[in-house]
Order: sequence, then C-alpha cells, then structure tokens
Amino acid sequence: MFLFLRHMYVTNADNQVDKIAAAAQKILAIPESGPGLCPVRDILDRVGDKWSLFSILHLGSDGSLRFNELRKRIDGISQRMLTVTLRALEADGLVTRTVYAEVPPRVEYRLTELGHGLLGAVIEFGNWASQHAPAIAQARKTFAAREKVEVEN
Amino acid sequence: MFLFLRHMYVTNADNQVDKIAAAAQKILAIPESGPGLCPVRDILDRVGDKWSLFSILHLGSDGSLRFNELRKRIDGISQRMLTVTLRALEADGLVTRTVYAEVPPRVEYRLTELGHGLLGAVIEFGNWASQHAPAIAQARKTFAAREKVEVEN
DNA sequence: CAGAATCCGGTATGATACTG
DNA sequence: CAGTATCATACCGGATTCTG
Repeated sequence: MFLFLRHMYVTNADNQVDKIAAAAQKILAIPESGPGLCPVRDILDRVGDKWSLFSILHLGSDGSLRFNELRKRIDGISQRMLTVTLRALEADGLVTRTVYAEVPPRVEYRLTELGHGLLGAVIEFGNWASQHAPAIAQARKTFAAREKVEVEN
Repeated sequence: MFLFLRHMYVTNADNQVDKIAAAAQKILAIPESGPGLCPVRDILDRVGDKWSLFSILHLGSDGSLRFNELRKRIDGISQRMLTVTLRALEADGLVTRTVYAEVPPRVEYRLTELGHGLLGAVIEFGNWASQHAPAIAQARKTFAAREKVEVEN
C-alpha cells in the first residue's frame, strides 16, 4: 500500500513534469524570427522593466490616478521614467491616458480591460513568487557561502 | 431578463476587478525596503533578463542538457551570457550544475523542483501572453499611426 | 568541452533645467 | 500640473582571447 501510494505520487509528479515540458516546447516552437518575437519574451520585456510592474499594480489598486498621484505612490521613480513607462503602457493598449481641458491640466491614467488582464496574469505569477521567495533567498545564501569558501581557498 | 443578465455580467466583471485590486494592494503592502525587496519584482528581475526564460524553457523541455547543447538551442546567446545566466539560476536554486570527472569535461544542467515550479508559473503567464499578443500588436500599430500624424502636424 | 578574464559599446535609467 | 529636452552614467550584454 505504501509502495502503491508512493508510485502514484511519483507518477503524478512525472505527469506534471511532462505537461510542463510539453508546454515549454509549445512556446519554443513559436517562430522567434521577425519583429513579432516570442510573445512571452515580448510581454516579459514590457512588464519586466524597472517601473511597469508598480505602475500597473497601483493603477489596478486605485482604479484611476493622476500623474503626480502615481508619482508619489511609486517610491523612487523619476518624473522622466514615469512618463516613459506610462507612454509604453499606453502604446501597448494597457493604459488609457485622459487629458481634461482644465487649468491647471489634469491627466488621468487608468488600466484598460487588456491591462486588467495582464495585471491578473502578473498577480498569479506573483503568488508563486511570494510563496517561493523564502526558498530562493535561502538558496542564494547557501550559494554565496559556498562561493566564499572557494574564494578563500 | 436581458437587463438582468447584463447586470450579472457587469457585477461579475466588477467583482473580478475588485479581486484583482485587492490582490494588487496585497503585493504593494509588502515592505519593499531592505535587501529582500518585493518578491514579485525580484523574481521578475531574474526571469525577465535576456536569456533566463529560454534557458529555463529548454531545460524544462529537454530535461537535462550540457553546456554546449544548451548553447546550440538558444539562438544568439554568447558563451559568456550562457555562463552568467546559468550561474544566476544556480545561485537561486532553480538549476543544478553537475560536473562529471571526465576528459573532456562534461557538465550537465537540470531544473530543480523549484525551477520546475517557476517554469510552471512562467508558462501560465505565457498562456496569457500568447492569447493577447495580437491585441497588443494591434494597439502598438494604432498608437504608432497616431504618433506619426502628430509628428507630421 | 566548458569555461574565465578582459575590454568595449549601446541602452536603460537618472538628474537637471525649462515650459504650455 | 504634467510634462519635454538635454546631458550624464551605470550596467547589461557582446566580442575576443586565453586555459584546465
């Protein structure tokens, strides 16, 4: 009975690995040539830069924000980078930029439906990241300690 | 009846948005100070660099690969960057590096359990990316066209 | 074969000053 | 308020050479 359960477990784990392997092959099978690139790489480039993640998180959290409101919420971001980041998000159809004809000017940023979708995907990814961050931190410590020993020798 | 269905739809959509907003707040609530940083940003930095994604995808797809096998599979990667990337993945406990005492030397790389988990999370993210890549491509075209008009004026 | 070491250029980001 | 324009820089990644 124990062996049976153990075998089931291993089999399930293997199936899981196989499914992941198949999915990985599918992504790798996408033709990477041309300006379209691999979509995963492409989206990862957008959300993986220094400020897009936090911009999207805050817009998703607050619904709608003005330029300087966003600037205050994103700790450390420069005016220039907020502009650049928001433009890129707007260009990708993830964020809308609404200018109100007032004095002083008021500009509101808001996630599009597509932007909300991306945020959802990022949050799912974030769940994994949050759960396994301790394991990764531990691995880094172990590795650093091993490196140190090798250097000392 | 139509109104009822429409109301249900809107309500569900709103609930979805609310859930995402709550999840976003949760991530933002993580104290970003210190060397730990935001875990999502942290993991995104690792898998978001130029070559980690493809390294992980190929290792997940093939199970185990030698240095130069991996090099051949990842189109365009330099020897240096493959080394750097694999070291980083190893340091984070995502990949194991096994050296066989042979001549000529043989070194095999393989995803750890943690690495498989990350690959799984990345693939889920990739599903969203693959599905919505066309919409983003379209948004980019539209935005570029609008930019062009403004420049011409 | 699997790298290490070094040099180098482009790009992402930051700081600052100016403006409708 | 919400940018734009310009300049400075730091770091990522590429090319090349050398080695156990």
